[in-house]
Amino acid sequence: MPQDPKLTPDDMLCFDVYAMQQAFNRLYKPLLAPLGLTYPQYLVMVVLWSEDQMPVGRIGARLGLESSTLTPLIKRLELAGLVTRSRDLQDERKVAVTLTQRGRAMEDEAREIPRCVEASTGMDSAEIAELRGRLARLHGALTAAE
Amino acid sequence: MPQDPKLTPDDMLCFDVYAMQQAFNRLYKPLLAPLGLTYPQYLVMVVLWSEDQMPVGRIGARLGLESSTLTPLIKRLELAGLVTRSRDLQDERKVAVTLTQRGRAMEDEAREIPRCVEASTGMDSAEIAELRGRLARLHGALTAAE
DNA sequence: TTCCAATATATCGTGCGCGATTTAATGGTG
DNA sequence: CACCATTAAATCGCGCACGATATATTGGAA
Repeated sequence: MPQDPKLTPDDMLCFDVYAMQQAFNRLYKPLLAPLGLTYPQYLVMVVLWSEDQMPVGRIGARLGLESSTLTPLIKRLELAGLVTRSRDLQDERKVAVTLTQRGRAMEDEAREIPRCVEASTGMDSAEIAELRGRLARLHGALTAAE
Repeated sequence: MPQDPKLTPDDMLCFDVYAMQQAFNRLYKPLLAPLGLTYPQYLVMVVLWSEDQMPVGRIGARLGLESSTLTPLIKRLELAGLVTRSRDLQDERKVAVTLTQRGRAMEDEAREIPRCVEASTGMDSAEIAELRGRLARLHGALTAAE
């Protein structure tokens, strides 16, 4: 007797993650709209708020993104007046990304977002920590599997 | 005493999900490459393998995707010879997507993928079920929050 | 010093993914 | 029957995301 009682996306862990990503995007969209940011742009801003002045490659390492993704994204942030890009004087290959005054000021405007997102999860801190632990373990296993 | 010990992406549940989605994509890529499918294309095929002959809108409902995403994707599947598209005779607005012989045959070629993915998670069925339960609860809360 | 492999970004092409709009068919209602 | 709101796909524009490639700088090794 084989298995295969007709697999559907709803039976797949990867689809849970896929759908969850969609859900988070929908949740963040109205929260970020007043700032004029997309979710990936917000992630870059979070990185820069935690540590200003960072080369493109280091941002990419934190977010798991390639320069082919980040370069145009950061150029859009530059066009929006949130960051400036400048060649590193020590190593001219690197491009340092720096917050503008407006970029720094936006941290304040975004201060309520994490609380708002956490409230939408309907989970308390302990539950969230528990879930994050499991996700971290899974992420480790998946990346170890290449 | 305020908080804000400098938030980073690594402190955010949404980033765990974001990174996990990246990880699953990397995991699936080599598994799907022999079939010539992308991950979203694979999801559509899984839906059709579970129930052949389905209008575009119903596929979208299962996967949470708009026609603006599905129409071009399904056209690529058609170009690859895996599905055919035909107007519903009862309701000419609907486009029925049907597996070709080659599309049906691909189900066999893909049979080992779920097992392979499950093995890469490094979790047993109970752990996976536990995690999926938490994700389902979170997904419910997030979508309820609009 | 000259050459060269390694490194850091940038560029290009393809494929998602969505919001807004368009087109066409449907099923009532007046 | 004529009108019209609703529904189903398709189209368009924009922004991510990645692999492959190009360009330029760097730091050695011959």
